[in-house]
Amino acid sequence: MTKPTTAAFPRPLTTVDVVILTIRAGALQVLLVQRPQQSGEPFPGQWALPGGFVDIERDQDLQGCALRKLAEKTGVNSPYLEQVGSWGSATRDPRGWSTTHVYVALLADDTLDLQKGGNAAGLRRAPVQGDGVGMALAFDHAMLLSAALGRVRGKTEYTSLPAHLLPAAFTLGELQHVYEIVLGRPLEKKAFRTRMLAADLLEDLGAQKETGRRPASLYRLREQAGLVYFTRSFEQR
Amino acid sequence: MTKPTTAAFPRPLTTVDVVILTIRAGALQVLLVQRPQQSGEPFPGQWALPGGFVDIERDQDLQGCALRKLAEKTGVNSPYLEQVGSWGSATRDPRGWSTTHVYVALLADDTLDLQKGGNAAGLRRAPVQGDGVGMALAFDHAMLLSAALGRVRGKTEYTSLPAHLLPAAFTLGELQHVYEIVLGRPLEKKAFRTRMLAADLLEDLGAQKETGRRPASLYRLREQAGLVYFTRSFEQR
DNA sequence: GGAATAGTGTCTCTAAGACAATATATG
DNA sequence: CATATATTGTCTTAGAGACACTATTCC
Repeated sequence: MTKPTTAAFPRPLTTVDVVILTIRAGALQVLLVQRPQQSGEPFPGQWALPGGFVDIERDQDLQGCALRKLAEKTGVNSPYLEQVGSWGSATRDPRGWSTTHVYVALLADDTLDLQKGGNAAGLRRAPVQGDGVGMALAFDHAMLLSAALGRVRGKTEYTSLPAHLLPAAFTLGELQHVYEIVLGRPLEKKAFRTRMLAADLLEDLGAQKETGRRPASLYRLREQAGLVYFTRSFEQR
Repeated sequence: MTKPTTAAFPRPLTTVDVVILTIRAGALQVLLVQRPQQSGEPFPGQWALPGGFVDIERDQDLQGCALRKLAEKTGVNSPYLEQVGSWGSATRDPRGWSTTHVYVALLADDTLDLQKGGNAAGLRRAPVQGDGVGMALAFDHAMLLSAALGRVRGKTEYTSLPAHLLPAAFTLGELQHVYEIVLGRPLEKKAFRTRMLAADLLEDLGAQKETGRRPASLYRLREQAGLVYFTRSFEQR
């Protein structure tokens, strides 16, 4: 048996898909794109995660490819971006054996500019319901979305991840609200505030948010703050 | 601008690499393979993670490809196997733009059969030292290994993951020892035992391990036991 | 003052850390 | 008995849960 060479192996299709999450109207929302209508295309007209083929002329690496696709759709250049994983099989794309590399991006909804990338037509946000968006998606994108949501919810139990869904300045109440939206359950106010303030994660802006009721202190994430890991999860109830 | 088609995009190379970990001689060890000596091959004769091209004729999916490569090298068919992530760039393989899907497998060292897959020559275990194996590896495999070790150590802080490095029957002392090897620091005996016994993870075999001193109770993992997640991390010191 | 939201006080509870004490084996 | 390892007891501590209470704004 001779050693396999590069040429001996037919190459799978290689794509990147991005799960772009924001908070809007009190719900977690995913950005979706409509598949082209041409009859040659798979899943014509169906909604799908933004993504597509890796372009080896333009993309230096997979993360760069994900950033490019994100910027094309949203105009955002430096979001929180994390790889969820990769999926590949003979059957997930009718065009042949294909792999996809799935990233999840968390953005403040107000930084999102759907016009920036050209055609805002064929772009929409859909509210997350349970494990998905309550509608069929092209390819195996419902499963990819479910995996991304699982990752985000899992990390929300013990990291500062959801902070990236908020604009630069926010109150502790808003931060707790985002956690509750992601987790789908209420959290204890006192424990939440104690945890966040003890975490060396937030910077007090010294300003107040005027809301018509008692104003709340505004915070922002510390400069270097990547993800902060807490040593305990929130209690499972 | 016309819509890109399948054919318009040159396809990256697609590979799978597997970080196969066992405990041996009181240390965490990684299985390595030697690259072929032919001058046409990249990194001839260097040590690397086991892996290679996805074979779209034989592999139904990426996980199946990882399982195949694992079985070829070790004879093991049902290990603990988890995807670590994927890496892809223009430069990581001199043969061109390539992606790899990295899996980590945890095995009991005594289930590993290096003869099973044919040539045991060019196969070795190397003890983990810090973030790697203290020697150069082919491609970007040192970085891939480091990422896999990070994943395993991270999960060891709050899951039952290291149990999969032990044979079917083991004592609590052995389990704690494995945790300590993976984490590289001692753990409190009482807290460790309380946590493990409260986790509904272990089944008391009712048998004792005879060691020359006081015998210890033997346990095994419960049937359905996948990973158990603890709600607190071990303390960082 | 009433309503609403921000923020604090305080008691309980759980599980980890520390470490001493006891138990069971061998020689 | 001495030694070694297994297993338990118990006190302390950190941080979460529960929830009542105070503070500040607008009307």
